[in-house]
Amino acid sequence: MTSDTGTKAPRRKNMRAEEREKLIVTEAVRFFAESGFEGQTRELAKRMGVSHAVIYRHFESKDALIERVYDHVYLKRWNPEWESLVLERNRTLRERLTQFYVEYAERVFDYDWVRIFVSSGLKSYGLTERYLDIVRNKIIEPAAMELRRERGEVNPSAPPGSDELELFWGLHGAVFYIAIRKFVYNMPIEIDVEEAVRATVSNFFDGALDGRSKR
Amino acid sequence: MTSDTGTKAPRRKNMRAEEREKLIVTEAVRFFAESGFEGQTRELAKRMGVSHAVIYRHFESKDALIERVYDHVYLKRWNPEWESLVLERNRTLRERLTQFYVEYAERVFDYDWVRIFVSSGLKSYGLTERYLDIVRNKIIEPAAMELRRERGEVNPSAPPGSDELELFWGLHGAVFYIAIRKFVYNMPIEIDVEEAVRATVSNFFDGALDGRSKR
DNA sequence: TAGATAAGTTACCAAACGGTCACTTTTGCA
DNA sequence: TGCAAAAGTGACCGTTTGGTAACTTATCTA
Repeated sequence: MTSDTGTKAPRRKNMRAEEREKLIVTEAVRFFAESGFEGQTRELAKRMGVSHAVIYRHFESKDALIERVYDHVYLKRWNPEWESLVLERNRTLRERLTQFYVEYAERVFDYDWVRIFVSSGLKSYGLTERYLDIVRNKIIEPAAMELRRERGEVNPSAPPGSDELELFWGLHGAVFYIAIRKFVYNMPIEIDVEEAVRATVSNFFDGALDGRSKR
Repeated sequence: MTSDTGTKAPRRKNMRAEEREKLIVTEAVRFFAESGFEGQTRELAKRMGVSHAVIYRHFESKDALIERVYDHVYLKRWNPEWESLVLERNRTLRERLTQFYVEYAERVFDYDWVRIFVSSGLKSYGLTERYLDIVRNKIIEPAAMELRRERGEVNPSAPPGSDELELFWGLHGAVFYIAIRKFVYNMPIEIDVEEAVRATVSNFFDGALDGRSKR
C-alpha cells in the first residue's frame, strides 16, 4: 500500500540470503541456549515461521550452523582493550580488575552466552578450551605478574607459578559462578550483578576477616 | 566350533534383577556423565554387553533410569555431619570451612558428579535447585551468621543480608570452579585439588594483598 | 528332573531426526 | 512487462531413537 521508499515497511515476503542467515543465527543462539545443541532444526525453523528446509538452504548442515553460533556468541564479545587494561600501572591492580570484571560481566553474563558456553564445555568441541586459553594468557597470567609486582616482591620475569595462577582462577571462578547460578542453576539472584561482582573482587583483595568487605 | 565347555567360562550367564539394576545404574552414571542425557540406551547397553531391551526390563523408561541416576549421584554424597561442622564454635570459622571444603571436594569433585550436576542444571528438572537449597540452608547461611559473630558484630539473630550470603556464594563458586575447570572445561589442573581448595579458602579469609596467602 | 519363572535376545514399531529434491512463489532487473 | 534467479515449501528418504512383544535360554525349586 504505502510506498516502500526506504521506510521499514516489511513489504517483502522473502528475505535476502544475508539477512535470513543473520536471522537464523540470532534465533539459533537463543534456541540452542535454551534446549542445548540437541534441539531440532524443525523447532528452530518453526520459531521463525518458516519450514526447516530454509535452514539447509543457508547452512550446509546443523553442525555448520552450530559453528556459526559459536562465532557469534564467543568471539565477538572479547574486548581487546581488556588486555592492556590489566597492565595499567598507574592504577592499583584492584582497580583494574574491578573494572575488568564489571565490564566483562556486562558483556558476557547473559542467558545465551553463559548457557552456550557451558553446554559446549560439556560437549568439548575444544572451543571452551581455546577461549579459556585467551583468558589465561591475557588476564590470569598478567594479573598474577602484576600482583607479584604490587606486593613488591623481588622477582624477575620468571613465569607465574601454578599457585599464583590458581589464585586468580579462584577470583575468576567466584565471579563467573554468579552467572552460573543465575543462568544455569536458575537461582534467583537478588543482588544486583554489578554490585555482586564488585563485592567479589573487593573481598578477593581484602579477605573476609577484614571487617566490612562491601559497601 | 569346538565346545568351550568352559572350564573357566563365566559360570552365571544371567544376573539377578537386583544386581543387574545396580549395574545398569552404575554404568548409566558414567555414561550420562560422558554423553549427556541424550546418550542412547543402546549405546549404554552395549557397554554392558547386553541388548538394550534389558534396560527396559528393569526400568520403566529412560526417564525412570535418569531419575535413579540422580539419586545415586546426588543424594548419597551429602554428609549430614557437615551441617554441625560449620557450627563448631571452638574452632575458627576458617578452620571449619577449610575442613568442610576439603571434605566436600573429596566427595563431590569427580567426573561423574560434576558433569551430571551441570548437565541437569542446564536441563533444569529442578534438581540442582533443590540441591543448592540444601547448600544454602546448611552451609552458606550458617556460615554467614558465624562470620558475623566472629567479627564480633553486635547483631541479633536477624537473617543474613543478601550481601552477606553473596560473600559465601563467592567462596563456594571459587571452590566449585576448580571442579568445573577440570571436568567440564577439561582444563588440565596442575595443582593438587586439595591444595587448591585450601588456598582458595585461605585467600577468601586473608585477601590477596596479605602477603603470601598460601604456604 | 520337570516345569515354572526370571533373564536375556531378536525383531519390530512409530515417531523423531538431519538432510534432500522437485516444485512453487517472490523479487530484482533488462 | 517478462523472465531468470533467488527464496521458500512440502513431500520424501534413510537413520536413529525410545519402547514393546514374542521368543529363547538360564536358573531355581518341588
